[in-house]
Amino acid sequence: MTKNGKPTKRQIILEEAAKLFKDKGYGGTSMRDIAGQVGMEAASMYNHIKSKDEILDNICFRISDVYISHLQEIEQQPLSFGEKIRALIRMHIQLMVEDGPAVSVANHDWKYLPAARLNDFTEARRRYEKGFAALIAAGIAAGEFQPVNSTVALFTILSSVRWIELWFKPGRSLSAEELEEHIITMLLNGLEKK
Amino acid sequence: MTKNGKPTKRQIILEEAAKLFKDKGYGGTSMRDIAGQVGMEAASMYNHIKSKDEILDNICFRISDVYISHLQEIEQQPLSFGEKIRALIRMHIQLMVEDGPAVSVANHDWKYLPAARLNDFTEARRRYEKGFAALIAAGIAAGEFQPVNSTVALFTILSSVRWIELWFKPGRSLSAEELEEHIITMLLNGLEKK
DNA sequence: TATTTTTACTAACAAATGTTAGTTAATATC
DNA sequence: GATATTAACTAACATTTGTTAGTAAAAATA
Repeated sequence: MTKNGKPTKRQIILEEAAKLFKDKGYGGTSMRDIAGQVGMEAASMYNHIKSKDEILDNICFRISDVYISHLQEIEQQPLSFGEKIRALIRMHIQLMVEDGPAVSVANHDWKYLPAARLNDFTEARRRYEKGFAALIAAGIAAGEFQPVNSTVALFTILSSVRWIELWFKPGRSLSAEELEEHIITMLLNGLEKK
Repeated sequence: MTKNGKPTKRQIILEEAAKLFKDKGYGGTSMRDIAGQVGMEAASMYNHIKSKDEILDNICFRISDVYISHLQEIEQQPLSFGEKIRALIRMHIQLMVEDGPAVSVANHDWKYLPAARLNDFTEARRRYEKGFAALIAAGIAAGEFQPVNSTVALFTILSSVRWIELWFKPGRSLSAEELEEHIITMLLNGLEKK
C-alpha cells in the first residue's frame, strides 16, 4: 500500500494543508482551499481524513516527535557539549529545509489544537526545551561555555533557528550548509571581537 | 478629547483586539469576541472603528512606525557600532514589555493585511532590516565586529528579540533589565569560551 | 432649554465555514 | 464475472462570519 514511492492521497492532503496553513494560517485556510489545491471537492477529503483538527494534529505531532527523538539520540552520543549544541542547531536547520511548511505550522499554529491535545503538545515542547537547557547548563558546569543565563541562551538559540523559515530561501546566495556554519559561528562565538 | 488620561473607546477596542489577535490569531478572532471583551455589541464598535481590517492596520503600522523612528534616532547618535546594536536590542525588548500584544500582532498577523497595505508594511520592514544590517556591516568594516555574514547576524538578532514574547514573563525570576543584559551578552559574546 | 451629535442597541443580511448524507463510478477481492 | 470496498461527486445542513440599517437613549452644544 505505502511500499511504492507514490504518496497516499492522505499524505498529499496533509502536505498541501501544511503549505496553506503556513501561508494563510490555520483559521485563514478553509477545507475548500485545501481541496482546491489537492484537486478534489472539500467533502471528498473526508474519505481520507477525519477532520480539519486532525490535519493540524498530525502535522504538529509529527514534527514534535522528530525533535524529541533527535534530542534523545544526540544526548547519548559521546560528544562535547559544544558539539551537541552544534548538532541540534544543524538538526533544526535541516528539518526546516526538508519539511519547511510543517515545521512552520508546528511553530505557529499549534495553539489552535483542540484543548485535549494542546496539553500533550505543550508538554512535549516543554520536555524538549528542558533537555536542551540541560545540555547548556552542563556545558557551563563543565567550563566549556561562558556562565550565561541558560534560559536566555536556550531561547536565543531556539528563536534563531526556529524562525529561519521566515527569511531563508535556499539557493539564494546562501546554501543550507553555509547557513549552518554562519549561524553556529554567530551563536557560539558572538558578534563582537574580544 | 484625548487630553485627559482616560483612554478612548477606540483605544480600548484596539488594545483588546491586539490581545485577542495575539492569543487566537487574526482569523481566529471574531468581531463578537472583541466586542465581548470591550463590553459592547459587535455592531456598536463600528461607531469607533471602520472595519476589522482597519484594526489590524492600525496595530501593525503603529508598531512599525516606532521601530523605524527609533532606528533613525539611534543611527544619528554618536555611539560605537556595538553600542548602537545594544541600543536597538534594548529598544526591541522595552517595546515588547510595554506593548507586548501589539508587537506580537505586528510580527505574526501582518500577513493578513489587505493586499493594498501589505506592500507598505513589508516595505517598511525591509527598510528597517536594511538599516539594521547596514549598522552590522559598518561595525565589521570598522573592525569592531567579527567578519560574520551580516544577513545571518541580522536575523539571528532580530529573531532572538522578536520572539522573546513567546517565552518571557516579566517578574518571574528575570526582570526586563536582566533580560536585556543577558541577551546582549549572549548575542555579542557568544556561548562558547575562547 | 432646545437641538444636534455621539454611542449604544436589536435585527438582519449575504457569504463562508466545517461537516454529513446520499449516490455513483472505479477499483480490489472472491 | 459477481461482490464488496474505496473514493469521488452534488446537495445541503447549521453555524459563524463581517457588516449594514434603523432606532433610541445619552451627551455635548447652542
